[in-house]
Amino acid sequence: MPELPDVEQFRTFFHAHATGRTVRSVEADPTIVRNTDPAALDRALRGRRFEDPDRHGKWLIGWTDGPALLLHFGMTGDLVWSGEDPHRHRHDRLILAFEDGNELRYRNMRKLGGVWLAHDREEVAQVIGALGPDALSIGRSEFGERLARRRGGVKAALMDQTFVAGVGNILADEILWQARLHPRRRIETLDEAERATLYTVVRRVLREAVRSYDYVGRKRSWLTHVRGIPGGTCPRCGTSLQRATAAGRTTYFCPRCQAADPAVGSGP
DNA sequence: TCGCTTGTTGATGG
DNA sequence: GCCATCAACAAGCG
Repeated sequence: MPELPDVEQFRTFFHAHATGRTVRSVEADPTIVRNTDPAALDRALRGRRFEDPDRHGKWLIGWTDGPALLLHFGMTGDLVWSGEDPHRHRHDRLILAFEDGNELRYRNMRKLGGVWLAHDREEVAQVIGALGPDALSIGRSEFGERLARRRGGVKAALMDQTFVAGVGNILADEILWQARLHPRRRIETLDEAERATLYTVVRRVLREAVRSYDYVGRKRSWLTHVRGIPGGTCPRCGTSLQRATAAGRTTYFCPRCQAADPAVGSGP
């Protein structure tokens, strides 16, 4: 599930349930704790109070009045609040137990992603590494400058977290479909109008996906609504969607709206 | 059993 | 140095 809009939901959820609460204990699956061990994590966070969390791309940063807890959700991560779901689940890999008896749980079936401990802002930056600007807030000029320096497939760039942080496979397909760009178009072949459209669409898709909970499947005018369904057709023109590989990932696109060569007709 | 999956990283090759 | 591809990680599903 988690791409930028989902992690933004997690941030809101984390803020609603963890911020202002004091940690009584931390239990963790040792295989999900990436840069320390469960005992050290418990020692570091016990007695600490969570402050306002941040999000950058697909990362959630849980600041406390001491160290920070960093969460990455991989493909199957989720947050669960004991008040809504009192029973622990076998895939709950991290349990934050608070002094008031409540629990916030990090659930992750497949163990891609994980949790990190950072003692200060520098360590947070080390863990998050060379992430590009957040896709929700990147400005037009910075996007244009980065695009100008980049070559190769446009889909690969959108999904490259060091290029822009937060876009995954599903949203990359959605953005390219809305921008009417073939997923294997090379960036160096994009004209000024296409570059401008790409930025506008990145912004529009992310803002709308953040605003509209459960955007996958709920937005009927979007590609995500039909993406992956056998016999799925383009919501815009009705053409059968094509499946291909781009940037190493399964890709759906409309062969009519998203023509490979800009010189070839892309429809009315 | 195999193929596939909304993510990331490191090795390899052009 | 840049970019593309692939395997690995891991667990569940059809």
